[in-house]
Amino acid sequence: MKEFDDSIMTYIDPFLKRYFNRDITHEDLMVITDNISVKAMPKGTVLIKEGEIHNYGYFLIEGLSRSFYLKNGVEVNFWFDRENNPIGSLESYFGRESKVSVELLEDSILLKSDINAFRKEAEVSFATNYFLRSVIEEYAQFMEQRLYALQYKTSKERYKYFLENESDLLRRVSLTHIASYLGISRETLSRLRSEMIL
Amino acid sequence: MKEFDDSIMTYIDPFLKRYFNRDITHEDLMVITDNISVKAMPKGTVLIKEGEIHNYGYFLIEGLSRSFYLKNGVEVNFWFDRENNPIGSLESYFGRESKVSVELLEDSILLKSDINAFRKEAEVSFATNYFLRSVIEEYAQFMEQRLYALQYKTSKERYKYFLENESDLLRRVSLTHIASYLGISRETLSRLRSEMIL
DNA sequence: CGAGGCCTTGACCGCGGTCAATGCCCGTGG
DNA sequence: CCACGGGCATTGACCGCGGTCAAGGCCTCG
Repeated sequence: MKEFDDSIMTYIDPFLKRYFNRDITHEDLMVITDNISVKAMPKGTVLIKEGEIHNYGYFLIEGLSRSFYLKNGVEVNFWFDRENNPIGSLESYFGRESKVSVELLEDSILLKSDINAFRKEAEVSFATNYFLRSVIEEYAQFMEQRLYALQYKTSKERYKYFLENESDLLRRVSLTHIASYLGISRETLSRLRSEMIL
Repeated sequence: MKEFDDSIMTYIDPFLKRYFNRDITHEDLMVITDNISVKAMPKGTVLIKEGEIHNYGYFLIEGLSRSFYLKNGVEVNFWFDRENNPIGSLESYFGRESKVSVELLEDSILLKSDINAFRKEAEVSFATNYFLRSVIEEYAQFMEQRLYALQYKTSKERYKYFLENESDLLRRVSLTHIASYLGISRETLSRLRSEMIL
């Protein structure tokens, strides 16, 4: 666990710049700071449990997380999220039971936000409405990326795509997790890697 | 080609109910009607071409479409859209080159909307901002559904999921297209089907 | 030093892709 | 009205990719 300054304003600036491309009023800023808090959590913390309703969204200031679900008793990794990115499940956003679990893979610092409060506020506040639109637009693009990646059929294609786009994860995540993320077995990934070095 | 009444108001009602869950002002309605027109187009019409910028989104009143892209010279079906659903590419929404082509599989009636105009309007209009958020939220859920479906690894699992969730397409789309959509060869789909009847 | 986590390597085999032949349906033209 | 051709689906033969099971190596930590 790292030391951290728990005042919101220390961290919220990149977050504001990312999702509010306009000047926000003092009232809007109040809504934001009232419904977002800064948390430090250790590696291994489970933020969201599959099947439960969890009305919070997170924004990673520092750290790494993975989303996964159980398929026939085996954990399947859905995706990883790095610092400076939002985490959560789409179902949380809509107030429904989460399809995935989310776990921290490194000691992390995060913004925790009350989604219900923001959705309610978005019914009347232009800025909040705009904020939520920005978040979900970004998420949509993220998912589409992933959708295209999944259409790569051979394991080699998928691993190559991974190397070209997310190779930074190699240094931070076990090959077992990455294999699951790529939809292949640990053994196949291992063979691929030795084959590609030759 | 069917006969159709080309006045917007005849068709726009379900569309409004779906994306504006609040009373809209006369000005907002003007923005909508100014930037949406009704079109009838025959089967085979290509709405969007892969690689091109196309600043329009569509809403199917009646008909069926498919989105696809070329992979190693072969068409891969990304998804199908039915009547009473929006069509387009996410890149069109963001003003970028489309990754997919969209083609009508049946004679169709559609609302054609100018996305640029709506995005510009959304910078100042609450209702339009809210409208775009609704559309993209819906699309996000749609994509997540598809993402989960793609994680079904065996061809049998994928076809079963298809039967349970989209079997209506069986009557309207060729098995060749469906096989491509499921990520399997036409032959494998054929074998699956004969196997499942026994 | 031993135990457990993680990765690698080998042996085996079944799923599903490719290629090719055949059947069926339907629209078009002789 | 029938014959031919094209589009689509089915079926068989073949085989390679990648999954499973099992063994062995390496590193870290108690």
